[in-house]
Amino acid sequence: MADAQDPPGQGLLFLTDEQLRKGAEAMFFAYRGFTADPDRILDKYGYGRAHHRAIHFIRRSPGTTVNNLLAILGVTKQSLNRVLRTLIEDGLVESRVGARDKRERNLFLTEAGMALEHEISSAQRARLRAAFLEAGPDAVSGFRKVLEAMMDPELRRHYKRTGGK
Amino acid sequence: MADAQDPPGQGLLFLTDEQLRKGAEAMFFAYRGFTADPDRILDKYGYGRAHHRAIHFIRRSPGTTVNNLLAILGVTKQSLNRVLRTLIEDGLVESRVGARDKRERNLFLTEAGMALEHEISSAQRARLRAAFLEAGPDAVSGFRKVLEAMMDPELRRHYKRTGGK
DNA sequence: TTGGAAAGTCAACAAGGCTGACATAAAATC
DNA sequence: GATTTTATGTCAGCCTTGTTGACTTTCCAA
Repeated sequence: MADAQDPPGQGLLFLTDEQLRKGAEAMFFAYRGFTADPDRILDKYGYGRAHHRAIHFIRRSPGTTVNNLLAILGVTKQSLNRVLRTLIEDGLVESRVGARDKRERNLFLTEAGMALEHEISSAQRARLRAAFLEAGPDAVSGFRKVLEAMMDPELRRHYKRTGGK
Repeated sequence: MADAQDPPGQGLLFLTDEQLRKGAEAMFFAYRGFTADPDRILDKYGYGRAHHRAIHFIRRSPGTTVNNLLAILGVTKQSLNRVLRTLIEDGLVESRVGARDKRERNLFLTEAGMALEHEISSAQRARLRAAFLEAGPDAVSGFRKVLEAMMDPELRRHYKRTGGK
């Protein structure tokens, strides 16, 4: 098959199947590390990754609508609603009827919501910061380039929408 | 708080909270892209990501034991067993009683298992290859450096165990 | 021979996906 | 003004994949 030994390293990109498999494994193991700290914190409060995702994107875009979140998260409204309902009941998220369009709900983090978001994202950022420092500036720029190239075009839009660069 | 505007870009690593958040989002969106193709294929056959993970690591280390897989995957033996059982019943995985230690089971992919593994990993490698080509060789090396630095030390061992570099 | 490790099984449960059906309010369109 | 579309919420039920706990069988090793 196409699997063979690695060719001698060069400037050009010789991408053997083994190198690509290794890249896939890197994504798998790194994602585990990436979510480990948030998962531990969320568990303390009886929440899961789904809550984290909602909280993250509400913080990123305060006043965002439910439909907006659905597009970004790629889940059904029933799934998202279950998560949002508990966050609202627990007083972490506030849902305000839209000013212009009263069918819409604008979502915001409350003080308590901001606090949890901060606790989680601090831990996640600490891990990322350590990894970035260990790998160095050039590596970080490459990291971002590859990840961006790996996204579905539609999600890439959502990624580039904020903060840029 | 520590969140402010981005400082002017330089060679040194000024890691603002916003830059780190952006990095986290990149991981989130990229992982979605990374799993999208395999998920579609698995769905055709009525399998999920859990099956993919098992198949991947059995292919990587033919003859691996259940305990070994448990350590790599980080799930309970009950969870893994459910997945392995269906793969064995469906004839994708073969479980042979250990030669030295007959309590152990050595796991192998059958012909059919190899075929499914190939179909899935081909799609995943194609996505990775395209991303690597788009980002360029230096970016790929940075990508790997950062991901490796992001892993839990224990998982990092499993990552570095094979293929090296 | 007995303790403990490896593996498997059963049962029960939870999170968080999904589909489908239906309700309501408001906006948009005809 | 009547009708249709859109945004949201909700109920019910199903699936996958994770969990814990209890228990059994096998079998290596002290």
